[in-house]
Amino acid sequence: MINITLPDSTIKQFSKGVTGLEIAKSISEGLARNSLAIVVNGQTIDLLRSINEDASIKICTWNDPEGKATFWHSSAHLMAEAIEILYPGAKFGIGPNIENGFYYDIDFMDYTITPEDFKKIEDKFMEIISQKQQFARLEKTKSEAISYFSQKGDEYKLELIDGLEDGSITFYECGQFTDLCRGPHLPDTSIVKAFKVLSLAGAYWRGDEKRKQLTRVYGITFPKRKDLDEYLVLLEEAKKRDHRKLGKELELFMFSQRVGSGLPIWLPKGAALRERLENFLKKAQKAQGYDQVITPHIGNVELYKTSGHYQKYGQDSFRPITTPVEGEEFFLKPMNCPHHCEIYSSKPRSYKDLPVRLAEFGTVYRYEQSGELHGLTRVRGFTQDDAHLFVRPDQLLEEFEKVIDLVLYIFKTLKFENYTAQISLRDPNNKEKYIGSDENWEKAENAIMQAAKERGLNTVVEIGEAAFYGPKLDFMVKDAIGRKWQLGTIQVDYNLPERFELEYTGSDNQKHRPIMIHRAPFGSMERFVAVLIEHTAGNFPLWLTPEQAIILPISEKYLDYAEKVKKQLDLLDIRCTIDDRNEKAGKKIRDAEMKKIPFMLIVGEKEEAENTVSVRKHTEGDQGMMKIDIFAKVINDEIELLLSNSQ
RNA sequence: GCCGAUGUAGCUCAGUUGGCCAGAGCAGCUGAUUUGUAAUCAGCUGGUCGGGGGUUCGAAUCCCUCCAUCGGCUCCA
Repeated sequence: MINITLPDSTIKQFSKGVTGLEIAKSISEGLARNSLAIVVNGQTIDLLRSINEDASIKICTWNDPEGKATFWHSSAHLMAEAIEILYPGAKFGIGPNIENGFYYDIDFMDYTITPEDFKKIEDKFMEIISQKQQFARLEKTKSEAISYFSQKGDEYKLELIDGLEDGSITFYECGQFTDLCRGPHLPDTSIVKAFKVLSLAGAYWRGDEKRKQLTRVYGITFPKRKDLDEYLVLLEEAKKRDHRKLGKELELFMFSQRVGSGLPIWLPKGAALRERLENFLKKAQKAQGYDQVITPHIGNVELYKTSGHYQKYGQDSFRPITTPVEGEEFFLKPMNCPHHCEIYSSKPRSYKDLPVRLAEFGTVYRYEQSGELHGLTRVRGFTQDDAHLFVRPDQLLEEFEKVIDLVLYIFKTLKFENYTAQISLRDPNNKEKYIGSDENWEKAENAIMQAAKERGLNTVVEIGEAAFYGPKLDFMVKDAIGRKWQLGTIQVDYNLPERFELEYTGSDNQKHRPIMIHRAPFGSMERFVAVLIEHTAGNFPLWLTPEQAIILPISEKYLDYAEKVKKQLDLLDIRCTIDDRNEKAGKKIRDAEMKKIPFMLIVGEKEEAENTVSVRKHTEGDQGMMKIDIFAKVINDEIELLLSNSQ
């Protein structure tokens, strides 16, 4: 007999070799029906595999991440099975589950596949699941595995097998489809009830752009038809929050083919919103002892040779600008750090002067490949809310933690609750991608990890995601459809101070080297505003929104009174406009609702007589009549509350 | 940059297998109306159908090419 510990800590005894499914059945038939996989001592395995020793277990259903993962991973196999039947000879790369669904990378050989084929694949898939096929786990030796896929002629699987240890290779067989796979899988296909092919994309084999591009087929499955329908509705809803759509509708920003792709143009309302964000950050930075600076938009090529950026990115930059007479080369500024280093070294620094904190809303230009551009989140010209802190070693940790606090303050004020703090480290197997000594890298990486720990951040570590000059702490936030974007970033850098030979005089009267912290709490104004639009669906907090109120005169007779109201609100710092069109109130209200203006102030005969406005709140409706100064106070109080809650 | 898709008026979209001067709604303009909490009525303006090239008696529609956008991949100082 073996002891099985359930999640609620109760211990049940089973005979050796019991399966997850049997354990589930012993708890309840319903659980057995809904179970998808089992976690045994931390490892997710098939429900039909036998358990031979004492273990803590968790039966996983659709509501567990492990359950969904197994469900979707199995679905990827089934989709592959359908595709293999429909397109004999297609070769298969990898087919994992992802956050929402799964994909399979497939070499379709001579077939071309288009969205018109989706229905065909879906129908075949449904046919397969209706057959209640079993997933069988087969242990194979390496030579057996190689011989199977050599015979099949699938060089992708052979390459994968090549990287595996003999003795650890398993196949899963389901219907006519056998795949190299470590599992786990569902017991059989009957639990999958709904399937949809979502999209096609090219994807390089093993993520290497020098290798062949396979066709990636994205799909999603659900245990209920209704779940699929709901998911599709959710996707449609999310698309309504797309910042590119809302940016156009709300007249925040635009792009122009003639200006150039990836070069955002901020319209009056967007520019006003951005300016308020900048002022908000400036104020917070001032409180932390930052000094604002301004540097030019181009820099001599020597500057970037000194920093190392030229060697790393020179070929992938916009081409240099040359002076007509001297032939000097200048680059469009792709980052602000070298300029700030020059400011630091412009005069002797004492240990008493440190930290020196130089901040700049610096507009930079980077050549991004055409296919990489994306709305405001990935552009070729953008403004970083940049700053560089030059600190003594004994100040590094405290300063780094203060920057974390600043980022968290901003996130809290703007209600970005679902962020991931990512520690991006250097790939130790790929050191040639980075500059600087091992010792400095180690110091920098340790500083970041310690600071994150001391601030209690819940972090994930990503190897190989560091900048070429130093490791980073990145704050990642998702957009409307779940794509992750890096917003805030904090980086520790020992290398640029060396390359620029930055110094300060210590209390020992010796020269010392400062450490640099690069940081941008928003990341860039463009990307931040994009994510803000998607999070708020364009319903910005009152303190940020371009237009706080709109005055709607009932008819042209009350235009004069509307003007009077506006003047009074102007004096009370309320941003408002008048809808002076010759339209009915209903029409003006509808239009103001669509423009997502928080407050509509309806004025007519009654209001004029009593010197009031009738307040209507966006999406909430009539709030009744109010004296003008009272209305202004309500708004201003609410703004104060929004801004103070997070301090 | 790569794979795939898309591109018709300021916006959202129709436009059948290539065939008369390319359509609608909204927006805009003009006029009427002077309006009370999500669209008042009428008239009018507006497009070398993303650009260029080709096939054809004839192209928004078919082919080539470039550009831009969208979904991914790669990249992201």
